[in-house]
Amino acid sequence: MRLSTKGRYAVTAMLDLALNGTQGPVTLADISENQGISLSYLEQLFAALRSKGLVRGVRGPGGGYYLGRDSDEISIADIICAVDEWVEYTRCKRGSQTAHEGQRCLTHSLWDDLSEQIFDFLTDISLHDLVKRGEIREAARLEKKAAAAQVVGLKDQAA
Amino acid sequence: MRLSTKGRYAVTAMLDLALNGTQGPVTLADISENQGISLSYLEQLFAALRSKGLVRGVRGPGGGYYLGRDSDEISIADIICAVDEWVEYTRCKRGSQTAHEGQRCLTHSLWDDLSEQIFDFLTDISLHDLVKRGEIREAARLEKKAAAAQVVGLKDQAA
DNA sequence: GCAGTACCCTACAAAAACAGTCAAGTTTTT
DNA sequence: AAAAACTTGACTGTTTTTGTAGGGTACTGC
Repeated sequence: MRLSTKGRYAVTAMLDLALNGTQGPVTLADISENQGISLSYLEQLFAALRSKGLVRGVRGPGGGYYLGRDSDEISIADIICAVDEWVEYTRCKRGSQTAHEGQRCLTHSLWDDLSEQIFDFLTDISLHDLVKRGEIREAARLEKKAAAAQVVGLKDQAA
Repeated sequence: MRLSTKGRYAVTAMLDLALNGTQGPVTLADISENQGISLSYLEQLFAALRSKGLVRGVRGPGGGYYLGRDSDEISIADIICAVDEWVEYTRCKRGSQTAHEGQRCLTHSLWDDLSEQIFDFLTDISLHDLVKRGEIREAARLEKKAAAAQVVGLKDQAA
């Protein structure tokens, strides 16, 4: 498992798509402006996402990108794996059993366990989950704001 | 949160220290051989770990490194943060409320949520936990092996 | 004093991240 | 039907990060 800015860019871009793609395709130019990512870099990321079937491109005017499948069928791990290449971690060979090799193999397998746990964690979270969670939090925020406004005797003017 | 090979190197090196540091300090040369990391790079990593108090160096012949505190007081997140610089993620300003800025801010906060969850996850796992888990798994493996040997009527000769 | 070790520094090679430019394909408009 | 407008898709170049190499000095046990 690997977690870089590249993966972050890909996830936030996909979030953008999930949020704005309900009414027609979203252009990379829009995402570029929204997210502050260069257009050319987005193109590279979406090439990888497209090859994994996570997005679907539509050419011509009015074109852009759709999600490749429903947002609850796309996990965060899917997205990160698509752009981050996931070099299958170098396994130690069975044969070489020197003290050093054994030690290395042990620490490697301990790390692999950890890595797999993070991966499972991200596999269980879908794009839809993230969006939903954001909506819930936003609703809570607004409610809290309204409540606070009521407490101080205002109507809807709170910062 | 950020998860790179640098962080992995640091964690495996610290695991090495936790496993072998019970009887005297461990030299970087040993870790270099064990883990297959260059001495030069290890020095850089350990400089960062030392500045955060995660390891303690002992000079002179017979010297090396100890863990800075008990292995159950050192979390994986501690180690990764020490070497990976953790650039505090660029927050969006409150003032600018254009449509684009708003959109960016929303996706950023969604990512931040996720990132924080991973961070919490790694904060809850200590070096000691990882080592212990490895021991348990190793014990289970040996037991299984012994059981399998018994089934096929052997004593302790199974591969 | 000598040898082994941490500790500090600069330079450097390779790879990955990131950005600029252009060609190719689609659809709308004339 | 042809041109124009738009957007993907691929290629090339620049900057940043990784990781290595090799020097040196300070400290410490023998």
